[in-house]
Amino acid sequence: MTAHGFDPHDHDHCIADALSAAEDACLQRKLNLTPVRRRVLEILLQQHKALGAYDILARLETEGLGSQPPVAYRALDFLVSNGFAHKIEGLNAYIACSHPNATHAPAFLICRKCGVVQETQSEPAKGSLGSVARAAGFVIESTVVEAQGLCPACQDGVAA
Amino acid sequence: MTAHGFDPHDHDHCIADALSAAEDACLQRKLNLTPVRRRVLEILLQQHKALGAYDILARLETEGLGSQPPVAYRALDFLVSNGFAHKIEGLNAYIACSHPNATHAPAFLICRKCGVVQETQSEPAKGSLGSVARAAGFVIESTVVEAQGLCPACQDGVAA
DNA sequence: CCACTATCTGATATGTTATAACATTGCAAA
DNA sequence: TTTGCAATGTTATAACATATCAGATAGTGG
Repeated sequence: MTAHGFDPHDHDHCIADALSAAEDACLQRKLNLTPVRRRVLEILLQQHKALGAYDILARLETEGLGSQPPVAYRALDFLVSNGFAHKIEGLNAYIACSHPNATHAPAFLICRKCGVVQETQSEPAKGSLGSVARAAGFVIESTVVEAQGLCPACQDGVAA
Repeated sequence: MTAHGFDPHDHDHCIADALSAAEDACLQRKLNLTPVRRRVLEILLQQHKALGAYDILARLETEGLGSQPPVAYRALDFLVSNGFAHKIEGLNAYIACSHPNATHAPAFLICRKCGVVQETQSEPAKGSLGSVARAAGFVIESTVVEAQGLCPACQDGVAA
């Protein structure tokens, strides 16, 4: 899996790719990528950071797309439940999905200094957690895997 | 690690053990287990479920131990930062630690039906997450690992 | 004994995140 | 055209969390 969040890359291209992938997926799966939903996805895609629902709402408001909390939460629900975005539980914030086509058991590396988030894949059933679950007879349905720490750029002691 | 949350066990004993372990630890580490802190730990220990800060606060209030949010949050901060309790990020709720002596990289199995939580150990640096982190040059400082699913008792379709 | 300090507690207010509940719009199928 | 449905608009509130300042308490060194 390529390091996408922490390494420099052509971000405009990155946004465009993700957006068109989402559009394709919505066509195929008969999902309705309405203007608000599409715009929220664009907003999330603009950086590899997690945004709070109210940050998103503030941007929507300046664009005349809605000003009340449910506007943002409904769009986020749509994006999250269809795999176009994820919620970072440790931050109560949301981020665009970096692997829109993959079967989803995402894991996240979150820089506590600059806020950049890199998404990767977790393997919930493998490793010790899976063993414990099997031994206990517990059936895992979904997982939250988030690591907080410092990204390469922020390890050099420079002020963010 | 024994399955503690999902299997029947002598829960009174379980509470007493945890409480005295916490007392010992506080003595050794010169921590002040004040009445409010001790009582919050007891409340958390009374079930293997996560409680919200306001649930705890409500119980404290009936006992005359405080009625304002900071009372509960301060006690929870103390318990969490000293390893006597954990926050379940996916639930915005708190649970007593089941392994008070272990070095802490906890992971949780959370039953979405009955709410019982079993704590186990995660191994953040191992497995695929650790590999990705190393490859990206990311230094992991802490991890959140939570699995949602169904415990053995709740897989039988019976009402909780 | 007194002052100093650190720690904990009390209390008020506020900030932040999320959802309930109900009304309305617009489109499309029957 | 009416019925159904998905999406949106709108108001209000629930639920989670912290800032701030004031007062009490207890150990420490003068």
